[in-house]
Amino acid sequence: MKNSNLSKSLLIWYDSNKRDLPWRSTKATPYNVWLSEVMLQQTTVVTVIPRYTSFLERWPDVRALAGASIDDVLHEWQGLGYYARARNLHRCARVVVEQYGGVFPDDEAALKTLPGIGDYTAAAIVAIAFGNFSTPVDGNIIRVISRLEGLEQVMPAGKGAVRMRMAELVPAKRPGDFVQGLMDLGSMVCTVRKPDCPACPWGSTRGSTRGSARAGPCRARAGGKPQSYPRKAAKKPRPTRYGVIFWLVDQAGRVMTRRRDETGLLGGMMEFPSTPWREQDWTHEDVLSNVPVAGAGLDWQDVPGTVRHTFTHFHLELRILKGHLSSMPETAHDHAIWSVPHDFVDLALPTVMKKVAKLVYSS
DNA sequence: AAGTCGTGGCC
DNA sequence: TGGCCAAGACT
Repeated sequence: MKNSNLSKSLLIWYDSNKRDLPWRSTKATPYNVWLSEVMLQQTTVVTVIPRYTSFLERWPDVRALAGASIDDVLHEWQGLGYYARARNLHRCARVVVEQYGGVFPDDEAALKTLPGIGDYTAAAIVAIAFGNFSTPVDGNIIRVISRLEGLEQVMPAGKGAVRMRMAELVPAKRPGDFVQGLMDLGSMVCTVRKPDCPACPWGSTRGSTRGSARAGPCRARAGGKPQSYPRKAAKKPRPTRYGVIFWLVDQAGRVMTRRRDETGLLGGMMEFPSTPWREQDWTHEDVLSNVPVAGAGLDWQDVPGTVRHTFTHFHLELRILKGHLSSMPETAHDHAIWSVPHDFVDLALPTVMKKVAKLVYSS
């Protein structure tokens, strides 16, 4: 099948199966497309939709976002994960306002210099928001194109081959719709586990003579095992790390929290003080040398149960020790922020820390 | 260039 | 239930 026919079939399929996503059609401004694409990085559409809507309501344009505090942005982002996205989003908004007069550049290379905008997102903005030719390659497109061509390259390392094929397929006319159609196809039809090949616009075509079926253009389908594409490398096993949380309550009933370092895991988010998280489990003695307040004379009590949480590259098991301060704490330990539980909603708490609070209050 | 970086849903 | 995966970026 000719490239132009592949593109046309896909666009026809897109038009008749289009989902009404809140960042599509008339709402596909550069700001909206950028925001949605960053939120959609490694995150499902179902998860993003409500978060996108409330985010946009709070900060309707790039100037509003640039004027926000990083604390408010992280708070709005809580639970979405990959918190560097929120920090970069905020930085990017400020750069666009300060260096581009509040107008997103339509140039792919310029977009890629902005914080949090990489190969995929820059290309997606060019095609979807500006309607210009580009060749974005995301997980869906890797899967669809790998299957279409039966690519044997290990992905995502071999995504260059996908991008080259995309350059032949993306039409000059509706590049944004084509690209979104490809991603819709990947998430609705050409899925990871059970591809619905009969529903594919690139399915086998009817032969004109006697209605016999001819082979379609998809190599993976012709091979009988479309699920075996894309080829992927074996993954490393995830180790388990251990930590002990100090649930410290002062005489006013406030609980000690603190802000994590700006970079790294859960960067900038709030936490309940903890020992480091390490692969070796903690002895009671080791734990006590990490108590977050000076003058240890505290009576620590075990909170029954364990918090289990899995990050991208390790499992985490947290035990919790509860202690009550008999006198008011000395000044500014670790820049502690003391909050009554009622006010936890004001903190940018990552999900693992919400699990900690939940276990404490259920015991 | 391989590791780091969240979370929830799926089977 | 534990591994896999999702509109990836950054170091």
